[in-house]
Amino acid sequence: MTNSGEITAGKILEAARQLIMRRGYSGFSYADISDAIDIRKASIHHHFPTKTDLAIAVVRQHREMFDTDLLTLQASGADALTQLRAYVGYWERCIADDSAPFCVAGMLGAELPALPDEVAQEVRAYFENFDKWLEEVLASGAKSKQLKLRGTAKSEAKLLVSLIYGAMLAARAYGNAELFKDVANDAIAQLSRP
Amino acid sequence: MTNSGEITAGKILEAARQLIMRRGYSGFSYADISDAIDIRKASIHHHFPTKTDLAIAVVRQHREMFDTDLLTLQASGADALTQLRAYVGYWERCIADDSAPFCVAGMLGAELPALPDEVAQEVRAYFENFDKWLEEVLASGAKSKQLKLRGTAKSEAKLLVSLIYGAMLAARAYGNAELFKDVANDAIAQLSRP
DNA sequence: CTTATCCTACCAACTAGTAGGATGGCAAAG
DNA sequence: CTTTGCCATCCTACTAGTTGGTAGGATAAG
Repeated sequence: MTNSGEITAGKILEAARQLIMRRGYSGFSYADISDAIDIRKASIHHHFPTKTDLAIAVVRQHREMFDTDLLTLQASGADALTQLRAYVGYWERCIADDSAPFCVAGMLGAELPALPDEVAQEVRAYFENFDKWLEEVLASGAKSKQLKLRGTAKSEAKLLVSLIYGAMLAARAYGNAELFKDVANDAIAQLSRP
Repeated sequence: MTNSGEITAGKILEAARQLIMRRGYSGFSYADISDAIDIRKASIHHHFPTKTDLAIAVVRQHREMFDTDLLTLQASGADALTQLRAYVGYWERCIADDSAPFCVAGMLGAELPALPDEVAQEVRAYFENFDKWLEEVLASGAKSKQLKLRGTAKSEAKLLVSLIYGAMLAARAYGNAELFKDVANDAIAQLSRP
């Protein structure tokens, strides 16, 4: 082995993640990754035989990162508001410094009808996972009276998912990173009791 | 002329709009349009020399439709709530019957960093136009005390844009057309006085 | 005659993916 | 310790198909 495959696979995943966030699934090619990191196209196919495999790996990695960060915080017993702020704060920073201007699952979600079935399935799984966490956090916050919900935890979760992903889209469309921060914080402020 | 160019150009625009809504700018090709309507690829280039030209025309047409429908309703003196409901109701129906499952500008907005500059500019113009209308409607509703805003008309407009486009994305990601209806109506209900 | 429309027949560049060979680490056999 | 063979990694070179776009001709309406 001239180099650890783990490292190379990681670099490929990171490059693919950046490309999907910015250009979408049909907007990037193996040649783009080849240009971004120092590797030949055929070597990418060695690690991820097809584009479908690569996209699935990117989404799965993103979900695992979410799980280790936020499901862990949840398990540690942090209160609902802290958890919500941790999640939103993450995206605020990523969008502000342009290190991750869009959730990879959100981008693929928009492209859903154009994706290979297996990728689409993985994207839906990401949203289910996110939705489940959000619902639990909202329900626990409502139970402890830290949060006031207008509807059920289920409906409020759907509303927040829409708002968060919509704010990402709007921030991009208006070329204004502040927009995400303003909208998301507004939504959280409204959930927390006065 | 074997056929009226106006009609052909219209059919091309409609096919392109459908394709962009479902697959995005980089997800469709001239061949897709050629398959959708009965025309050769080269003939599409006669009406829209480049893909950039075609995308610009699609967005511009969509904005013009918006203007004739909603700026006209506004000019006719309809109250704020009626205008908001007309806008949201339009998308509710389009998403429910799958005739327009996503706003073409929203899809392109997500892809913005991957678009040719001229197309990106047109997309931004669409959002500016939409934003301006929404802000005016909200301000007029607040003035007449028909609507209660939590912040300024400006900030509330940004929040609503996020919510609406996010709800489109979420409806697609969850494969649930009802979601858009629920989220959007919730938002409007909250704006209208009790 | 001019012009708009639409066509067949191209093109160079790019797409995802394959074939097969070079390198080199590592482990078992001697 | 050394040799042998294996296998992961990465490469060059290639493929068949698709991409956006062009050249130039046929048809027909004004």
